[in-house]
Amino acid sequence: MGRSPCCDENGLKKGPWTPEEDEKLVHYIQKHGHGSWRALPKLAGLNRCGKSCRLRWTNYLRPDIKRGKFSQEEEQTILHLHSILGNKWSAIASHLPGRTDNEIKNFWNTHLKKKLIQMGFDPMTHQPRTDLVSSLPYLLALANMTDLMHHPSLDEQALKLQAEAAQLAKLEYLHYLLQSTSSLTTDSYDQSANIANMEALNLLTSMSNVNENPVINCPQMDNASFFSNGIAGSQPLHHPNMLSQVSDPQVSFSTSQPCLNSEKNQDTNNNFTMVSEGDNIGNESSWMIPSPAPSVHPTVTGTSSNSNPGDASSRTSSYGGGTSFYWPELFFDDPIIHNA
DNA sequence: AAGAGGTCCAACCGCTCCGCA
DNA sequence: TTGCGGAGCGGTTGGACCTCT
Repeated sequence: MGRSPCCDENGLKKGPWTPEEDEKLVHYIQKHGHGSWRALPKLAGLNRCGKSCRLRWTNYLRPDIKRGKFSQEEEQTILHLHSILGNKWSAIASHLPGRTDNEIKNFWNTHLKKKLIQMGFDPMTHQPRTDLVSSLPYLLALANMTDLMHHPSLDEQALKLQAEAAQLAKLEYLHYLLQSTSSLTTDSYDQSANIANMEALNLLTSMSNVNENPVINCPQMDNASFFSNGIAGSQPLHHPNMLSQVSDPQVSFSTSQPCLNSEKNQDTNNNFTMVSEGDNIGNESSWMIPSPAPSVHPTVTGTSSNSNPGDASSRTSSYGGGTSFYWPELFFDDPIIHNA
């Protein structure tokens, strides 16, 4: 594009706005409306380009702008909308009254993006990260936390959290292994896929042996349902390649342990319902099931309800055909999806 | 107390989109 | 249909402020 920037003209001021400039701009717009942004600066007596005036107004001076920290609810909305819309900041902002696209973008870049990365999720796809080169150190650090579990000075709660973090790391690695084999065609399915599958199975075995995972150890989830079509909330673990190519008699899943935090039900229409009963659902430290939130999920159908939006302990969701996903922060009615 | 490094956010830049002639 | 200009969007920057050592 050969067009010269609008602010290149000599003499036009750039940089931070002074209170006097703000006052002039607000006064003019309140009296006349902004009309043509290009013409506005001259009419308002400002030595700025129209673009600069528009930005100042829309991002800072507009009377309906909500300032201050983002609420938990707003944060969830942003995460949710970003998983659907991506970096469409203006579209996201249109669903958050009083917030500007610039503000949301900044909040994303400084807080939410880092938060997702720290939790092992790709901030762009909202799925567990598979670029192990970059995430492996983090995963190993998490996994190594289990070494600390024998330290007598750490309290029980901390140990529990660490165990969950280690388990999360293992599950993420498992997801990576399964994804790596799923990309292979039938023709190219070879020894490397088998190796990955065996590694995945070893990982599964180790996880089931230590009875750490409330999902794997859930009594409602026997082998048949675990590997059946439409396992709600555990899609990364359901993998046709692995299951068809390898049947390891060593792999078994305990059914003797109580299902600590979740229940999985299936109705006659093959719809699944996940009832979360843990106190910590919605708290980032409780992500016991690292299943991916879909980057785009237009095929999601069914209903979702939240009897008490502020109370994470009563969230219920139901989707059809086993295409459901489990994304604890984001289990609420989605007008965007349904209206799309 | 001071300096280094990190964080936050307003503002800028370059590009695309869209309406109009 | 095409070219132009205005408006808007998303990425990036720079400086003020904060935190840590």
